[in-house]
Amino acid sequence: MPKSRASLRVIRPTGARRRAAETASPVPQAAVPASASNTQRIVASITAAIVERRLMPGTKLSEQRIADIFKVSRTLVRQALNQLSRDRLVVLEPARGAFVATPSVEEARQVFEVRQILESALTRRLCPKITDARIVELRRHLEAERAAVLDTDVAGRTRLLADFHVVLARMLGNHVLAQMLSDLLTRSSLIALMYQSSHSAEASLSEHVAIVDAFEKRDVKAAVRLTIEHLDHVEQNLRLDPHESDLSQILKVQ
Amino acid sequence: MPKSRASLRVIRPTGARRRAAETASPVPQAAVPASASNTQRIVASITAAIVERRLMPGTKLSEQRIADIFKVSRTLVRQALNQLSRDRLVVLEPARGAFVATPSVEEARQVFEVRQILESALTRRLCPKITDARIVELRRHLEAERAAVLDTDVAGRTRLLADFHVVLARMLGNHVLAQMLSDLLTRSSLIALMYQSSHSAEASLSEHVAIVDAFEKRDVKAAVRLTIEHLDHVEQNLRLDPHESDLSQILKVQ
DNA sequence: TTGGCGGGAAGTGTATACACTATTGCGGAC
DNA sequence: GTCCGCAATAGTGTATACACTTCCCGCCAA
Repeated sequence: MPKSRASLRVIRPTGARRRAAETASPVPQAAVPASASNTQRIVASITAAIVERRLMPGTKLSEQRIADIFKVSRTLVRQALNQLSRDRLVVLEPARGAFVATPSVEEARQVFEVRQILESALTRRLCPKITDARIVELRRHLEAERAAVLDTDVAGRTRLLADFHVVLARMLGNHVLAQMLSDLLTRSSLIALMYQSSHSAEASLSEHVAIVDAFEKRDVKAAVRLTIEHLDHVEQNLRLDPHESDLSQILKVQ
Repeated sequence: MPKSRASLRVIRPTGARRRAAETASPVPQAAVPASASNTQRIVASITAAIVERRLMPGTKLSEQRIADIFKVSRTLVRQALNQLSRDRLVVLEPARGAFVATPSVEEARQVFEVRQILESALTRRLCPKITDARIVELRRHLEAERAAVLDTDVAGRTRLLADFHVVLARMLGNHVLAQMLSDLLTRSSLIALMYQSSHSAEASLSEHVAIVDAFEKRDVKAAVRLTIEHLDHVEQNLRLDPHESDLSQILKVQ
């Protein structure tokens, strides 16, 4: 039986196993530790592609196609997709395949609610005990953000603006919290990608600066307030109110 | 060399594919939705086994043995173990295998810190807007807890005491928060299993009752205070201070 | 023209085969 | 007696084979 799939299949000599890091990753991207396992590299690549808007929500992720791209078997791709589905970046529909997630407005709100809970608590706990060295580190991060904003380096900018929050989480020394927040920020990126109306990177940057200023003065109250306001602003820049689902608008237009 | 594994291996006819729900699950346990996928059933079984102390921390989870037990291939077992490792119930050591996690004291503290952050915020938000019907539902849950405590049904008791917190999270209507808290509670069970010195189920139950009482009076301040205290008590019942690692003590004894 | 009904292609779900790694036990050298 | 290497083996890592489901397209009948 002639399968068109045959054209996709690349026959490799059986002995041609290759170890991680032997070949360059198929897309240029930031921060993929070369030591990671094969599966992790795929997860990182797809995650980056989603966050950097190269993969749009709803896109079907065919196992065989991804396997061909990364030159691995479907086994590893499935592992990666499973992980991504636990991160809520991908939804798996049984016997139908994997799709880039399309978080609902409700889910978006919930993610931001949890972020506010976690990040305000984080600020409240971190501010009193932050060291000067850490302040310097934060200032350096802000410089990198500024450079990316000026360069209009969209992908890097998005990542750095999100990383600011993760850096704070790591400074508290609570890995569990840092990991959770990191997951939420990735989801936030996907949400922003779907609902963002008018994101001003400059505004986020200046709010980050204000938060660090408050940290430097060890002004807990101000730091917490600024954190909460910052997240409110980010959420308000999303079009979460008008349409419950894009569908109504889309149908109206057509 | 004759290996014990030979006796474990069950040779099956190649065509003997079987679908989910054909065979009863190998151990009796609560709340495994029969509709779940094969992989999910394995995850649920192992999770239950860990939480209910049938699998001790550090136990090696051999893929083939589990596959034989569930009468599936290693493929599905690997998927399950991968999921469990993301839940931090299992650690995967490359080329060595999967082991029931042995959370460190540090990790235990961090889990409880995050729980306090999430649960105090949860109480603060839920208390003002809880309905009478919900209070009734909570009372019913407390009754179930009481029954389990009186019955000395250890497995059910553990599960119900943890479920109380999940029920609260679900009442807030924030699925993201509920899911996170649910994960943390599973981890807490494993932590309790490792470090618990003198758990008094009665004490936890009466604290739950006190929290619901505060909810009924819509006394936000008291509810939050009681929530924080409750978590403090649970954490204090763990032996998190004296020994960094059990190893030193174990070796001293011998 | 439309709606239902095959049939086949495309793609997922699971099992199995094979490659490779880590471990363990034994034998020999020091 | 202890330590080192080495070979056997149990067990993980990845690829592939095959079963099964879904989807799409064309055909036929109303």
